[in-house]
Amino acid sequence: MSEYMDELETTNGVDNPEVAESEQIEQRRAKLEYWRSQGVDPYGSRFVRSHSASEILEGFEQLEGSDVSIAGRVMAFRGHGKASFLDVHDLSGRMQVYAKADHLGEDIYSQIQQIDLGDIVGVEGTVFRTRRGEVSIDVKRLTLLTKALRPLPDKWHGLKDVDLRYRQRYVDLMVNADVRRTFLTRSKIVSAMREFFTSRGFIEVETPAMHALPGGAAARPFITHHNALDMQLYLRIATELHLKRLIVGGLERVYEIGRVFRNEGISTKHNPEFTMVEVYQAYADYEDMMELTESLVVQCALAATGSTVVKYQGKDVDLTPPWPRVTMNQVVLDHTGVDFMSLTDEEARAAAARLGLEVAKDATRGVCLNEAYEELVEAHIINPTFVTDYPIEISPLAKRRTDCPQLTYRFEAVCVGRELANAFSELNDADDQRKRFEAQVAEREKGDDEAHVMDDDFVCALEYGMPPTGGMGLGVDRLIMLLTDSASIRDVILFPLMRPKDQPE
RNA sequence: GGGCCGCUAGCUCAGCUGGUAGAGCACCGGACUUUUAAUCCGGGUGUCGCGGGUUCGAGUCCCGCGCGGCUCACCA
Repeated sequence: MSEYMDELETTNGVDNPEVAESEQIEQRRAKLEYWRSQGVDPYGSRFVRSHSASEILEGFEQLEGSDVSIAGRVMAFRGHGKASFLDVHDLSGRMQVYAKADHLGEDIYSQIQQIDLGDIVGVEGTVFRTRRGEVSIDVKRLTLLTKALRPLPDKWHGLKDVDLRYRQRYVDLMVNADVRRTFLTRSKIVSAMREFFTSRGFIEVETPAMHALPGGAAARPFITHHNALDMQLYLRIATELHLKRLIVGGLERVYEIGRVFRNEGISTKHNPEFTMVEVYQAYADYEDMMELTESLVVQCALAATGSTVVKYQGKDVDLTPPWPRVTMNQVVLDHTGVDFMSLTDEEARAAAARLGLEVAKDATRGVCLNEAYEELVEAHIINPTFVTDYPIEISPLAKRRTDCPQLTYRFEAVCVGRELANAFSELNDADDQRKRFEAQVAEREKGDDEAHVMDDDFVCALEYGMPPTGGMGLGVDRLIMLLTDSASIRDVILFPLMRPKDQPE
C-alpha cells in the first residue's frame, strides 16, 4: 500500500485494532488456538450442502429420518448438560440443530460446546422432530467453517443504532430479518424491471459514468480527474444524452439501470449516488411512456408485494392503471385558484407572491407555475398521477407542444407526494435543442449552477436525425422505498454514504 | 446551513436536584440428556463520543468540537 493510500485510511467507526481488544474478542481469539490445537482449521474450506434450512422445513414429510447437510451461522445456543440446541441460520431461514453426547461421544460433544455465537458451521445429521414439535437435525458431525472473532448484537433487541446499522450493514443483515427482506425485495424489483423491458423488445446498454460534460439533468456534479489524460471529468448526473445518441444510432429501444451521482444535500429522500432507470423508445411519444410507466410500476409492485395496492407509511396507495392525468396548470388551478397560463409574466409573478412564493424578478409565467406546483401541490398527490404539460423553460430536452409552444409534451408521475418518474416526447429538432442549451447557458451565467451546459456533440447527433422518441426516467430507489414501505432512502441502499466516524489524524 | 434530540459494557437501555457507574441479553465459572428469549447458582467485563472549563468532587453543570437521527432550508 502506498503512502498516499495510508493517508486515506480510516477506521470508519470500527474499533481501532491498536487499542486493546475487548475481553470477548480476546476470549474468541483464544478459541482460535483451541481449534488449531484440536487440528481444526478455524477458517475451513468448501462444504457441500444438501439442503437449505427452508427446504428441510418444507420437505420434512419426505426427509424425516434421512441424512442432510446444511451450513450457516450459529445464532443461538441452548445447552442442557449432555444435550444442546443450536440455531443455525442460512439465507433461507433458521434450522435447529440438536447435539446429544450419547450420539456424538464425550470428546466431540465437548468440542461442540466451544462453538461461539456467530461462528459459521457445517452440519451433517438426521432430520427429526423434537418433542416440542420443532423440525431439527440430530447432528452427527459439526464442522467449524469460520470462526467469528466479534460477538453478535443482542439476540432479542438486535442492532438498533441507526448509525451502526448503516456503517456495519453486514451486522445489520445478519441480525435484522426485515432488512434482509427489504434487500431481497429490491433484487426482485430490479429483476422484474429487466424482464419487463426485455419482454417489450428493449436492449440493456451501459453508457459512460465519467463524462467530459455533465448533462441530462439540472444538478451539480461531482468532479474528478484523469491523470494520464490530465483531464477534468464529471461523474454523470443522468444517462439521458448518451441514451438518446444510441437512438440516433438506430438502437430503437434502449434502457439503462445506472448509478448516477449528484453533488447535493443528503436527506431521507436523497443519497449522493442513486440508481435511475432511463428508457427510450423510437417512434413513441410521451403518452406511450405513460402506459409504459404504469405497466412497469405494476409489474414491479406485483414482484415485490403480489398486489397493485400497497401501504406506504400508513397510507393506502392504489397503483392500478390507468392513472389519472392532469395538466400542471389545471392541478395548480384546482389547488390555488390561480390560472397561471391565462396570465402575463408580470401577473404571474404577482400571483406567485400572493401565494407566498419567492420567485426571481424576471421569472416567467412558466417558472411561476412550476414553483406553485412544486411548493403547494405536489406533496398532496398521494395516488399515482400523471402531471402533464410542463413549461418549456424548465424542460430543455422535451419537445415543444404544437398547440401551445410555451409548454412541452412532458409529464411527471407523482405518488405519495414525490416525483416517481419523469418523461417526455424527446426534443429531436437540433436547432431548437441548440437554442434551448443556449438559454440554459444564459441561466448558468446568471448564477444557476444547475443549468445545463452546451453539449455540441449531442446537438450534432440530433443533426444526423433522431426519430420521434418517447423517453422516461424513474428513480429506482424511490420506487423501492414505495414498494417496501421504507421511510428513508438509506433503508433501501445497502451502503449509504456516511461521514467517516474517525478522521485520520 | 438552522432548530431539536441522541452518543454510558459487545448489544439494548437506566443513571433524580453534582458525591466511588447500573440492569437485561451477550460473556466467564458451575449444574442440567428434547430446549427454543431454556432454566438455576456465582462473577461486572467501562477512555460514560472527544477536548477544555466550573467545582473539594462532573456520566450529570458550562463552552467548543466530532458523528448520527428527525426536521426546516436546499434539491427535476
